[in-house]
Amino acid sequence: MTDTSPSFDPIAEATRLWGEHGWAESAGGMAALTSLMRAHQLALSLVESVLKPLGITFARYEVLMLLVFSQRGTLPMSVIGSRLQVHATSVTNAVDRLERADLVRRLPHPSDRRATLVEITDSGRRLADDATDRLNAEVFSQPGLSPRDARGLVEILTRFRQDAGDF
Amino acid sequence: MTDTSPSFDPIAEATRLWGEHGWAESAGGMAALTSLMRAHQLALSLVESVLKPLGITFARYEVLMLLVFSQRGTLPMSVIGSRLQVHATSVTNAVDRLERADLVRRLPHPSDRRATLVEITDSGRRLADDATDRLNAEVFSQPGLSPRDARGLVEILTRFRQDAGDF
DNA sequence: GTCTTTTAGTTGGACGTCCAACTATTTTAC
DNA sequence: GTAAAATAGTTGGACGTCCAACTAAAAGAC
Repeated sequence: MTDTSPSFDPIAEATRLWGEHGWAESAGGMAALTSLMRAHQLALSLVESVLKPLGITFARYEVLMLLVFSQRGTLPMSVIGSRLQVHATSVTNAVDRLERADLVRRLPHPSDRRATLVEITDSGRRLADDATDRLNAEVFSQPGLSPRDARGLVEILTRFRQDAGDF
Repeated sequence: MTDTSPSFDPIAEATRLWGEHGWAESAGGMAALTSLMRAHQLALSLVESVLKPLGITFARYEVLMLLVFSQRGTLPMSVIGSRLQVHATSVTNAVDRLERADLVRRLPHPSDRRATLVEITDSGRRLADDATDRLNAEVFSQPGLSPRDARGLVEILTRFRQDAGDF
């Protein structure tokens, strides 16, 4: 078993180099965005390691949860895409795989013949519940952030997302 | 032109629902990690939109910058992987594409015949400089975060990354 | 000094994301 | 009312990431 992590913080190092090269003004933004990229990788692999035994990915888990929370248990593909802020093709992809695993079903939209409704199945609901229990227990209740940091992160990123037009 | 963004914050909504379902204890962690995922998408697409005209991606830009900052302009593939915290296959992939574009070159390692050195070319250096100028001007100097938020984000994520063993 | 284990890199395949292009509807404009 | 524009989904392709399996070489164990 080898330690593949560097012995120093690459982001702190990059910030230092940015300063040395006369880019001090953008060093903070560089560090912020780069931190985001790294942290995302870590967070994703944490979450995926919990979901993997259940045979789904985080992308598909998000689709399932959207359906679970949707009362009727159905949503048009387009709504799923706009809620998750991903392209229609990503929704097609996720729904294809969920449907193959019998976790959702495609239904024709009753009033708009262009649209497709996605309906969660009973086993889809069971799997979503199971996944949520595990995620809560193994990841979300101890995300590697103090409650204070978790709150601070959400606040900062909410402003960031709002500024970027995410909602 | 259509507005594809939801009119409410899906993360605030998810937090509310987590509370309603008796998962209040993990709601903060869920919101923090989910925010990270969303913000990452936004940050990445910002950066990639600047790099796209130059014909590279952020992953390849990171490899180039590592080489630019490495004095000799050469690094073993394995070092690139451990600095960027990506798998060897991702390095192979990035270096393949950079090499095809004549931005780097593969050289045999002088003392370890298993290893491969990656060397940046002159045009690789020029492109990296150009990319950095543009990123600094168009993204990093105005990342959609106040300087205070940028600083706070880096601090929080540094603790998060450290906790996860990122460095 | 062998024999075993670890390391470096590659290939092939799975998956998610995006974009471009396309079909089929629906909505808007006039 | 009909022509033009917008919308819903799909397919095919590019790209980055990971994993499993593999070859070659170096390092460790005895």
